[in-house]
Amino acid sequence: MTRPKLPAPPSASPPKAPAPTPVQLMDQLAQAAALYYRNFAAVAAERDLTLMQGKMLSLLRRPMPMRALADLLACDASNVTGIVDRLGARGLVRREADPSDRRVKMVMLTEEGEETVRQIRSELMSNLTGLESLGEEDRHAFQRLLSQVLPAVST
Amino acid sequence: MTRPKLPAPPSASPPKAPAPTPVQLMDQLAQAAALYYRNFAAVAAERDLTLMQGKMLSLLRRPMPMRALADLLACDASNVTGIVDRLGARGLVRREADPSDRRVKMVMLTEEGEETVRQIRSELMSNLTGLESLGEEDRHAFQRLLSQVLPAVST
DNA sequence: CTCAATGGTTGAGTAGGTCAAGTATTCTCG
DNA sequence: CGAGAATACTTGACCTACTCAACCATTGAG
Repeated sequence: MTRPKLPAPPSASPPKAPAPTPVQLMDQLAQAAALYYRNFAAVAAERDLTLMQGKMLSLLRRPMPMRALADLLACDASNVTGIVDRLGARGLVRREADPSDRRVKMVMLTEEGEETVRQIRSELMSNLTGLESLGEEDRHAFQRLLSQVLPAVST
Repeated sequence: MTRPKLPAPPSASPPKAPAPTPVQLMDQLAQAAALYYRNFAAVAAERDLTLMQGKMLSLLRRPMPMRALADLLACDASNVTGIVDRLGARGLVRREADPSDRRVKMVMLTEEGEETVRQIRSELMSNLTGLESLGEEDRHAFQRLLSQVLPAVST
């Protein structure tokens, strides 16, 4: 932790270790993303759900056409058919015809599905203790940095 | 952007929008992770590689036993066999016996594999323009926040 | 030297993924 | 209106990824 004798950086009030390069940050981002999904998959697995099944449940905050799910999951529509089938067979979601366009099938959570999503989200949150420990300043900064580096898509 | 009449937050020099809640941050994190992998998968797909194949190539900075790959990818060893088989069939990696322990097979990139990894990494980087745009301060902050929220595993 | 532990592969079974083809419905426009 | 394009979804074929149990080869411990 001793102060290195580097040429003073342009900004920075308290001199710190050299700033990570963008490439290093990319690698850290890769690790963070991997870690996030590993955690998510583990939480889903406790309920005998795969990663994709968990993801889909989490997306279903409101009823949604199959097509919309395919777009959100960035996969083929035929893929969604299978996943919804399996979730449906377990009573976590159901399909309902859209009266205004009979081509469309709306997918929605059942009661049990809602409950499962609640459980998953709360367990996810409880595994991300690092998030709780951030102060207001840090939460602001994190939000800003994330949306600057990985501009979120509208949900 | 007008100043809201909230009770002044404890810290903060310039008053801003209300800080995101930990739960909101979790959702944003989910989106960021999804976006990162969507990008990664797209870059890999351009070279006819799956996400996992791309990941594995990227991990092979140095020769590594199958076992180590399984640990890094957090999957079953038998899984690695298949992936390495397919990458091997395309000439991107090869297996070599470890002389010091003949049970072990070291997996390593071929020349073509090295080149592919270089290409993937550089294209990934060029898609993450947001990273390049961060100043020293922000890079520091991002690194700190990421490792606080998602403590990285040693590579 | 025997036996347990370790590294890797194989085979069976499921899920996720794409693509092409097919059905049903809606939209467009002459 | 009515024919044809476009859209939503499903199905079937085919591959990758993933897990589990069983298996072989080698190593390590007693």
